[in-house]
Amino acid sequence: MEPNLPVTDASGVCAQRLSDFGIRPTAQRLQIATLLLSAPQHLSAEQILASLRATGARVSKATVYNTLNLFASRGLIRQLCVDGSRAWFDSNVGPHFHFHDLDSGRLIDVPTPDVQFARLPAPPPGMEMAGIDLVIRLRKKPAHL
Amino acid sequence: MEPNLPVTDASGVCAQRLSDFGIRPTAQRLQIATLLLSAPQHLSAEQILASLRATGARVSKATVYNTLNLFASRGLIRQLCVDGSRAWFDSNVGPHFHFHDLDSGRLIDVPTPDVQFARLPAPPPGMEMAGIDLVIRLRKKPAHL
DNA sequence: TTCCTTGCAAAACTTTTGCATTAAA
DNA sequence: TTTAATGCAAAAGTTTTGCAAGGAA
Repeated sequence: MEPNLPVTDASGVCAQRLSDFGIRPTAQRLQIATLLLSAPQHLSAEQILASLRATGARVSKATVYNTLNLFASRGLIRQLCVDGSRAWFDSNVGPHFHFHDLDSGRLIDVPTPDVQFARLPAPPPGMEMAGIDLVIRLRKKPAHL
Repeated sequence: MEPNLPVTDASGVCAQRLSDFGIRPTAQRLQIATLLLSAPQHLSAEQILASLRATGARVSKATVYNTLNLFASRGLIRQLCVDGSRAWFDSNVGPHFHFHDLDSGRLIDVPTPDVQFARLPAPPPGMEMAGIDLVIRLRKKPAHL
């Protein structure tokens, strides 16, 4: 037995996850998946590229974008649109919502049970709901008088 | 009295609206405001530029962007982020939500009373809610069996 | 071999900015 | 006349694409 393995064998788990989603587990894809899927988080393409290169990995910008698009199209990750400036990639694909801190730009997950809808509009005829994106914008509370 | 005025004097109303918001009503700003505020609608910067030029107006791309940003910062219009590709400018600044047709890209307003929250998460300590953006994605309902 | 993936550079797109010119008060 | 707004072109930032080279099956 290998004594010094991390508690969760990230690359093994990720390789399996990629295969499950019909994605061939190449070196770059594994690196990106391992980074992104290690915890529930929101990362931009540039952040991922920078992180990987900081560890000495050899990855190109094009591959990062292609891979993220591939992952998102297969449902392995979710692409978010919170501010117009760039896309965020969310490793949490389960249903949930977001706080968006307008000061720092930070995203915080809001678990599904924390939001309950007492009423939702019926979709127009011939259409159906494909999903609900809820973003609650936050600002610093002003110091009180 | 002028017999052939339109029912609503768009440019007069818009000039007043701009002044009310502390915006100097120049020719280009009036044209953009008249176009955008003529009805509740969602337009992109390029659409506005194209519309204005189609009517023979002399406007530059930079001015369109500068003007839209100015309007949005003063609360005259609202900037939306629904898909990552571009910003949409909403002439409806009152509280409301949106349907987003994934097939056509079209946006449809959802009036506030059509959505009721039975529960919302408390903002993190020291923060307060600055707004709620709700986007309901729509797809064509599959033809039934 | 054959197909898929990668890297690089260039291109495409949206948006912003610098600066000379023009218009507004 | 003084200040602010405009137009143009260039720049900036993000994302996509074309294509040659590399790797897996």
